[in-house]
Amino acid sequence: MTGKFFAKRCYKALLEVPAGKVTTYREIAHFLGTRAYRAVGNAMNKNPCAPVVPCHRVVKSDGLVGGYAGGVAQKIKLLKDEGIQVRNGRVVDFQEKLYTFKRK
DNA sequence: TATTTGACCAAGA
DNA sequence: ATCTTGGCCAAAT
Repeated sequence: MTGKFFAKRCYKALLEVPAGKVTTYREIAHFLGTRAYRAVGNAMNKNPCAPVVPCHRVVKSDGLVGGYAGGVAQKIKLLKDEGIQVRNGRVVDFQEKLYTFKRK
């Protein structure tokens, strides 16, 4: 119970990502002011957010889709539904689809 | 409390 | 370009 504030911040940031765009674990961590890229993915894996937060819009910094608790195929399918193509486990036009956070 | 794990990243060979 | 190595942080065991 204690803790998890970190994960909560992740979800909050994730909600800022518009549909049709993707972000990276690294961007989220950087936005939070930390380097816990792994902890971010770890929190998602436990998946306390399920369909509440669009976890499927998070990919690796290299544009690789990465993983997904519900199965990578599912993740790709959701992305495709938002207009994002994935080829061989990699996001097409990754740099263009990438969304970077900015502080308000 | 200590150790291991992981939906990661960057640099080196 | 690929493969290996080390580091990084929070959560789980």
